[in-house]
Amino acid sequence: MKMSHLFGTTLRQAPADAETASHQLLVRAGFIRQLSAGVYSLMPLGWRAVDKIEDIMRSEMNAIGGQELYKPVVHPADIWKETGRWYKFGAEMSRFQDRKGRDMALATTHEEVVTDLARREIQSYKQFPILIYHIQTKWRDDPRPRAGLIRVREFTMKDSYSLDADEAGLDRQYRAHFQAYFNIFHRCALPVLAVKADVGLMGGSLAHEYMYLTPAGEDTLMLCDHCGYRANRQIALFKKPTPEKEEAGELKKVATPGAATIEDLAKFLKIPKAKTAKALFMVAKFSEGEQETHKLVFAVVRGDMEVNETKLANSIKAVELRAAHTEEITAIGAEPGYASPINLKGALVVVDDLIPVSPNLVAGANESGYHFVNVNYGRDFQADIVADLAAAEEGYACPNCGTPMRTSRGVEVGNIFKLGTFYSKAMGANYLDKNGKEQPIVMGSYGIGSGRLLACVAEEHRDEKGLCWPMSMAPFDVHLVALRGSEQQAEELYADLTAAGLEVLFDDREESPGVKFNDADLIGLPIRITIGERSLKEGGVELKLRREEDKRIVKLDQVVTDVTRTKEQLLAELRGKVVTVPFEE
RNA sequence: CGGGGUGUAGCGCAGCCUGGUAGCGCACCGCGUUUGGGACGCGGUGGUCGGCGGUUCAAAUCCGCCCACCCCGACCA
Repeated sequence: MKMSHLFGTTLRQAPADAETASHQLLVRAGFIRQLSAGVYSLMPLGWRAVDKIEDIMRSEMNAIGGQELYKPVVHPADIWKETGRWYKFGAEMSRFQDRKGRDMALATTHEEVVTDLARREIQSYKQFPILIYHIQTKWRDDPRPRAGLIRVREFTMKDSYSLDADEAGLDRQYRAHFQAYFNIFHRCALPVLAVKADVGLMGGSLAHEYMYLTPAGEDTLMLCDHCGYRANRQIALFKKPTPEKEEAGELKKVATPGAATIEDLAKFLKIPKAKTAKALFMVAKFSEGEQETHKLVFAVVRGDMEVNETKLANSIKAVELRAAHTEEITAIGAEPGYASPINLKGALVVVDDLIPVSPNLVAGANESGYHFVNVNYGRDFQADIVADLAAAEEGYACPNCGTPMRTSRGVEVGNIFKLGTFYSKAMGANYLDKNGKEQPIVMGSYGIGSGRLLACVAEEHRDEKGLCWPMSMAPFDVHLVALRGSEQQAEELYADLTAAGLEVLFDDREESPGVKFNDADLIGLPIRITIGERSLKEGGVELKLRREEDKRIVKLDQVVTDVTRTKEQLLAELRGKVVTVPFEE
């Protein structure tokens, strides 16, 4: 490709609204352009890089038995109604009607379509295992897209789906993906960590997320350096402290004027926050087929801890949670700031499992300015559900070994998910087993976003001058910089390199050397060849790797062989990064 | 959805307070000089000042409504 005609120019300054490094560089280098919030065009450079990523995905998917196909992006509502997700998804799913008035949706994901295909195509256990995948567009109307390609509304995803006769078959395919995903990321030179993740409400039994650790990420991970425990904070466990045993004291109402927060309350009564109970009112949405119900939820954790909303939602199987309005709280006779589980009517009471073993807590009295002291679970109040609700925090004890955990920010670049039989049961996707008996297909789903992966690699591989692509996914292999006085030789070299099967970005523009070198650094192709009067005088061209400062002179008739060899070396180096990662439940 | 911010040429910005011919840098076009790390001179092209309405002799500037985008939070199978 001649740079004089490359569509998409480099910018000296990044747009003011780009904050993340990968976002700024991808825009400046001409890889992406924004159309709307969370909606981007991939320019030729960006598209070529994504194309390389997708080829890596294909090769790893094919290696574990994957069959590529293509599924639609517009779905009839019917299949989504069958699984109930038509009702469970909120505004994130964009819906419309076709000309006949039929409900349609833009694909947020493809489980329903796969299950529909499976029920049509699968009859016998003899057909298993099946692994199908596609690389397709998803639309999720995210309320807050951000950070360039890291969190967008329209994106391309490689999603694969496994179909098996039983749990053992699913487990084999799940483990195959577990390693194949590491292979993909390793080949893209992206360091990732697999962490256990929320399985949500779809009846899954196990899920892992592949996290790229970066401050630009928006997920928080809990990590134990001692035993290796790692989990998304949404579901992270921790070893809870054991409260000292005490005789239950007498339940008493005390005046606590102005102590509407745990902070003030602890100060006012001169007690540690751990001796108080914290109350949180949420409104939960439940979805049962077309039926949608809302319930006020009263969640209680110890005063020194925070409620983890994912844990809370999972404990009551709610599809959505939001903070309750003051009127909703007072409507059931509770008093915000002084709320109490005692004598509470009309709310679903959920308490953290630390509460029943914590004696003599201070809790609200449902009366402004008053609290109860010596509140004891069982004697003074009951819960509808007791569950782990407390959010893990930096420094909390690891659930396995008790070592204080640390937190880190990360971006989820992929996930794998044991779906089980939720979809097959809901949609009647069955097969006949050896005994001629009908059984639901056991499914798994596995996804990697290609644009997000591109952004993460950009985030990881860059310096103050620009991007620094790994050989495996660089949009071109070679950046050929032609300086004045070498036009003829440069054209010939460009033709030779291209004929040898190398992908060359040829800077044939009439620009000063400084501009060309800076653009080459910004775009970040792994191999740079400079040809000019000086290099010709020295006997050929100058070859330099983007990541190194060193340059060397290569004779003109050796360039094609040398570049080919260098490319092979760089690719081999990346293959060397592919290592087997032990599977952990 | 709540809080904060920004919309003026492709990109970065000034002008707005105090209403009176729309400006600067980069980029782009032409000519000339220059040429191994973001050159220089001269001459140019390009703007419904986010939109609609109002006030006014006169609105980028004042007022109202709306829209878009960014950041923080809520949210994220």
